[in-house]
Amino acid sequence: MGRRSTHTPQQLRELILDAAQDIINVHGLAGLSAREIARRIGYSPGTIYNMFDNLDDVVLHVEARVLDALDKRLSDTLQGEGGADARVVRIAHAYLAFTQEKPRLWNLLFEHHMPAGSDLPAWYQQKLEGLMGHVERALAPHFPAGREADLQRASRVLWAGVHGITSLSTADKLSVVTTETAGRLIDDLVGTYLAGLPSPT
Amino acid sequence: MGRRSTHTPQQLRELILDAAQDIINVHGLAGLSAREIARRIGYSPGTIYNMFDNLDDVVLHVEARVLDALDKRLSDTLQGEGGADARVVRIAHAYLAFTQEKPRLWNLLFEHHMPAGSDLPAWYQQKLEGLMGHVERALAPHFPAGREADLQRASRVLWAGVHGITSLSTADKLSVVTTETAGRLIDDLVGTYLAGLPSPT
DNA sequence: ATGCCATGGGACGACGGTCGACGCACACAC
DNA sequence: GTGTGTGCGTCGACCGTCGTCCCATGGCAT
Repeated sequence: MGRRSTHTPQQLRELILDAAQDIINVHGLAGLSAREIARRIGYSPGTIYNMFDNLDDVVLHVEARVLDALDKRLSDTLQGEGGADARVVRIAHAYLAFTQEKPRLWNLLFEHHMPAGSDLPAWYQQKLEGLMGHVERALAPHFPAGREADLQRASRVLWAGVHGITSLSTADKLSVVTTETAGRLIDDLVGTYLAGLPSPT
Repeated sequence: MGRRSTHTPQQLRELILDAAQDIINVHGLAGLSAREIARRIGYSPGTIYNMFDNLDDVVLHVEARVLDALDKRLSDTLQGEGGADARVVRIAHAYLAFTQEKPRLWNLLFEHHMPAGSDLPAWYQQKLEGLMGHVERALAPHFPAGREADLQRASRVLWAGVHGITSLSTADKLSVVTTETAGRLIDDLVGTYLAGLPSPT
């Protein structure tokens, strides 16, 4: 089997990631297989292992795309007007909207674990910190200079809180939580938490 | 292959669940297979399908055990003394402690999805509501009679918030969150949220 | 024309789930 | 107590699928 050269390696990598992302978006991580990717792009399973270490590696790169999409989504919401609190609420709702539009892709970020012994790559952690940065910037007006530690903590608490609500909601494990009320729970969380923050003066 | 009669069907079911729980506790859901269970209990894979519909069914029953263990854990923490707020904090920390002691079993509750088309059984939802009930009872002093809807919402928000913190923390996806600081984030969440609640008068 | 090496077809072991055949343990007759 | 029949719990071979890896192949640079 000689070189085909109908696609450059770079094109091939993107073909594989496109196919993998589409499969996960429709059928979830469980529906992903090297063979299904190969079928869709008209190559054999072996080719995938030429371009990636293994399926986990493919999944990790799909996760990178999802993180980028989520980052773009949050960035876009920050363009609008409104006070500091309104921006926090907007970010939270943008996160919720993303999880509802692409539930399987978003779920991927949490249902996929690294094989034992290997940590998340550094670039992955950096993307996470970039996302957190949006929250920190929106929350900054609540904290005077010199309280960066408090700002960081509050950002993580709100981020994790919103994540918890959407997570349990999409898994249908909050009992009685419908799509509509997930938004209200987020409003409650953000509103009450911000109200409980020590005054910024 | 005749009847062995060394175990009653009930014993056999528990043998299977014991083995499955142990495998998941050590190797995670991905390490679970019908054959591995069979190897451990000295039966053939076919026997497992005699006692359970399929592997998902086995997993669901392991989840039931985990939910029961979590419920017992939370119940125990409510025996102690302390004001209303202290009890809320204690529940939250009990939840965190459980997730840290049995991270894979706890993760099981969220990484295992029902096969498409089938919902969670009613008894599962009831166990979830039982857990939520602990939070509601601890939070009740903050809400006057007649505000049950607000109480329910606040309970779900706090529950989901704590869940989000532990979830991102054990997945190592909060960046910079160590075991120690997960507890502090929970303290911050509960403290600030309770402070932001309208006064109960 | 030559030879290098990227390539992908196919082999391998293990998986979930099914099912027919087997043979033990018990009920019953005596 | 002994013998016998049989129901049903159990096994393990089977099917289609999986992730991964190897190496014969044959296009491309020289």
